[in-house]
Amino acid sequence: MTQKIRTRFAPSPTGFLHIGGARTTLFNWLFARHHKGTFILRIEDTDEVRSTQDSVSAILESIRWMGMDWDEGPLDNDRDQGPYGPYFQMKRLELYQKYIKQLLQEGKAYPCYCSKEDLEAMRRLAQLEKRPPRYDGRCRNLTDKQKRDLEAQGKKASIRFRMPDEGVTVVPDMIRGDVSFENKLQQDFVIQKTTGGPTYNFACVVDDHHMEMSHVIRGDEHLSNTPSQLQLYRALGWEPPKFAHLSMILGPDGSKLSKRHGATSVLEYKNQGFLPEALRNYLALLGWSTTDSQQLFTPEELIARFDLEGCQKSPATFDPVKLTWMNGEYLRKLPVPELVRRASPFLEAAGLKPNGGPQLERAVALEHEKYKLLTEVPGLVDFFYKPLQFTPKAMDKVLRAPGVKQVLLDLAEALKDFAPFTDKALEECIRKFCAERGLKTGQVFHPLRAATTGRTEGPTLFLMLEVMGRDMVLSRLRETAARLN
RNA sequence: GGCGCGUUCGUCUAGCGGCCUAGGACAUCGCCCUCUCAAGGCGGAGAUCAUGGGUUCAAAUCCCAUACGCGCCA
Repeated sequence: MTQKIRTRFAPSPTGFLHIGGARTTLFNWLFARHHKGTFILRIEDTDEVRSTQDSVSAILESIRWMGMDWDEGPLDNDRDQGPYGPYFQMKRLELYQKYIKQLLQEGKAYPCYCSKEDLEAMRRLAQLEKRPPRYDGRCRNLTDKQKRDLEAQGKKASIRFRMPDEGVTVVPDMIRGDVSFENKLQQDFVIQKTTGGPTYNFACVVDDHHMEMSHVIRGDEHLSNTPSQLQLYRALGWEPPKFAHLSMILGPDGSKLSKRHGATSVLEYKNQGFLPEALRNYLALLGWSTTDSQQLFTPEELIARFDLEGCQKSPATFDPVKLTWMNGEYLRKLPVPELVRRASPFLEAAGLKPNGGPQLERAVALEHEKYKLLTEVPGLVDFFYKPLQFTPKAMDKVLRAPGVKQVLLDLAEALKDFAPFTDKALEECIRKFCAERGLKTGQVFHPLRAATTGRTEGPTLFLMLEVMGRDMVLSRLRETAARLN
């Protein structure tokens, strides 16, 4: 393949970037990067009613957050330039009109004056007669006079493409192989709406050709549209790109993943504390795999190993549990300062500031192997920064046990002047403390943890004490003992 | 309704005619480690390869039907 690789993601800005769109973007991006090609972003905003600027912004933000970049396409709503003209379809209307005109002149397309009501009636009749409900081609052969009369009546025309009556259209798909469609079962589809705007299928073809796409990688739901598009390429005398239709992403109930399955927007995952690299890694494995079933990939590995070969034909169910596991893997690999940086929006949201307490990095590091989500970070370190609060288990099961109060007071006494106040030394000291009193370590360790953190679960005890520092340890031991009356 | 696509452990998947008494990962269970919770290590359970027919000495792998699921068009 000596051809220059050019792929694209072409979202309609009618909402946020969802998981399915993110996966499509990722595959296009990976494919382009793998083959040292060009990745393009194009905004298909021909649905004037539902398209919004906010959606455009959200989509761009989502793609950027996931760590993907585009070589051509809009930088935001206003900065939209590139070697192929604007990347918003509504700014390319003239181009579409040019080819509509051409197809009209060549008789490959024709105006259709049928109203919504006409089409609705047609559909119902067909259904009654158990025929496939499709356009019957009644405007195919109108004479010029008929057209003039209809227009004189104020009828607005849409433009339809004349599909061949016979033969088959074969879609050569890089994932599924050749897929054939009978032309006579396809209908004369609309390429220009009565409003004058292009339809999806038409604008898509014109742009993919003009932007010199080499590969169109998109969701399976577009496979059925492809024969129509292929006929358009043919009618316009253009060489079509190569197609690859990705299997869909399903919700747990087996239907196409959608809002009712819970979080579907990429930005929601960001807010839930997922790392973009983890989401990317997980999404890559939804419909793609290597022969060795490798699970974790560095960004470089992903680009190096990704190709259409490993793409799956069957749909995949989105599994948040596995995504969460993977996120934990990535979190654990992050150097602590970086972890703190990534967690800082969540720490701030929880109102945690290191005033007085230990350094944030030291505190966060204690629980490094425990985080699965960035949102869990504040909850696991906040005992350092908030007034003591006891869980019922810590209070009732551990602290209220007989003799605990005295143990705490004795500990405070033993640690009052103990130095150095460090992990190893503290462990040695407290083990000796146990031995001297004939106490089992558990009888001391557990109350000590509960009294200083308010919890029965937490970081490794002695390092935690070191990080907490003598002052806070002593004051908490005394405070807790005092509460045990 | 028509057309299209799909079907391997609960989930993501490996597999492209003999290496499969079907491999890996998540989840799950047990054990070890251990100051708790995790992480980690080890091990277990879990798939009549949707069903039924062929083809072949040999099929998860090739062919044909059927079923189910999903998508597109309306």
